[in-house]
Amino acid sequence: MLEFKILKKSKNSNARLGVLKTSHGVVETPVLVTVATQAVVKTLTSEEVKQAKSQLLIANTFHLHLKPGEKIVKSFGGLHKFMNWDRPLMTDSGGFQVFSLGFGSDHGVGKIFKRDANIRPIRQAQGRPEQVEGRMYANDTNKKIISKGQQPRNVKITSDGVFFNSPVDGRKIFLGPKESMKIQQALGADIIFAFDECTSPLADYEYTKKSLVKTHRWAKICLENKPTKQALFGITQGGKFKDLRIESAKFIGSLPFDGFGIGGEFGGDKDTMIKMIGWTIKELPSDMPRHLLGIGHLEDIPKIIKSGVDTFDCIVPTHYARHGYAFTSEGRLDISKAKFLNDKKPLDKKCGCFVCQNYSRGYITHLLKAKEITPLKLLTFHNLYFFNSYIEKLRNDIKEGRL
RNA sequence: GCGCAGGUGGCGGAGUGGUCAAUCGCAACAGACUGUAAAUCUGUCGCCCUUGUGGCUACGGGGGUUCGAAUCCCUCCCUGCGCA
Repeated sequence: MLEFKILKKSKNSNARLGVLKTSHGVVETPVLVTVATQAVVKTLTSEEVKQAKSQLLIANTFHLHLKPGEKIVKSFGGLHKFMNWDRPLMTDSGGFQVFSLGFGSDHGVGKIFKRDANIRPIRQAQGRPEQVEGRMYANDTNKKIISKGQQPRNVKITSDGVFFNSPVDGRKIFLGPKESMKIQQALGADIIFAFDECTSPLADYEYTKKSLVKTHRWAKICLENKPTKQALFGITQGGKFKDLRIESAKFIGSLPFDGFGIGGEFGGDKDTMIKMIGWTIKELPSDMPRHLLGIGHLEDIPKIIKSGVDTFDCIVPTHYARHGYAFTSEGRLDISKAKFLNDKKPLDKKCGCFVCQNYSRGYITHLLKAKEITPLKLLTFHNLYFFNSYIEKLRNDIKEGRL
């Protein structure tokens, strides 16, 4: 089961230092939850993930349901044993995939709404290039607003859940709150999430409001079907609308969840995002853990911690690693650039990770240009270690009254 | 030495008498990616500028035919293959 203890509350901000106790050990918070969608931190072994100082991972219900299927995972004794990870583990509910395979895919938008986003063609859910029917700028909100009753092209959202075709074999799949609970029970993570609908930045007020009713109803169904041995976090939504954010936080916060996730889109700029998180957190029970879903660029981290977030997951350290980026004390470096070929220095001379102790930028650049797979591992390890060390320092800052 | 094939932008490779600065790919360069596809997407990519339905320069070298040539002819140089 789950126990959350707040060790210290900051006097300078809403930041808090805490400890999350699970049957697989203790997590010091605030913490970045390392993303292991398909029961793996891409390119790393579970041993390496530990060495990179990750305390807690999050895998995904949607992905694991499709491949290999929760029955297989359960037959191995659950996710922990399946992936040889004996530390705490979360699973996401699959709700986000409704958005990312649906409207997110249709309109080429993420949950952060970039004004200067590149033009992106409309693509099909499975990621295969499709005939481009039209192009849009992500800031063409006037042309592409999602209003009440509208459906994404590849996903059917009903009041009970979501129908979609499996990106794996095309078969029709239904996922709703009950199904999500059942799958997450079989997967066996310590902390699981309620099944929600993550609304698009392009959703209008009416759509978002209606969606919220659905998410709230689903939250109750999740609680009714809650697995006994796992902690369940509810998820608040509300889009960019303050009254809906508050309404959602009040409602979800009043339910007997073990913790709370903050989901959805977060506006167009960082200030708005922080504001939106603030609206939500203010309404949540103060002594319960709060998880921010899917946010964590390096520059966001101090802000979200100061907002009172305890745990947050983000693909940035690992995903950017596979695109050739290293996060360092000098900033984000695109190590794939030719200028690094002659660079004998480590990725970050201030970093203590084994990559920085043993390998040069030039070598990693060479490997990237040679399209080898090892540099992706080296960068992933470094980035994780870097992020985890960074947050370790922030925890210390809270402890010593600096944050 | 003879025969055959060929020499186009950093590379590969289209184009065979007329909108040809020249499809396309790679490389390069500049970006994007926030509940993760190592997928992908967006620019730039001969030179110049007042950045535009702008100007200038190119198709191994030289010469020729033609109103017009990367495209046809001659010659030279170079590369590959085959034969001596």
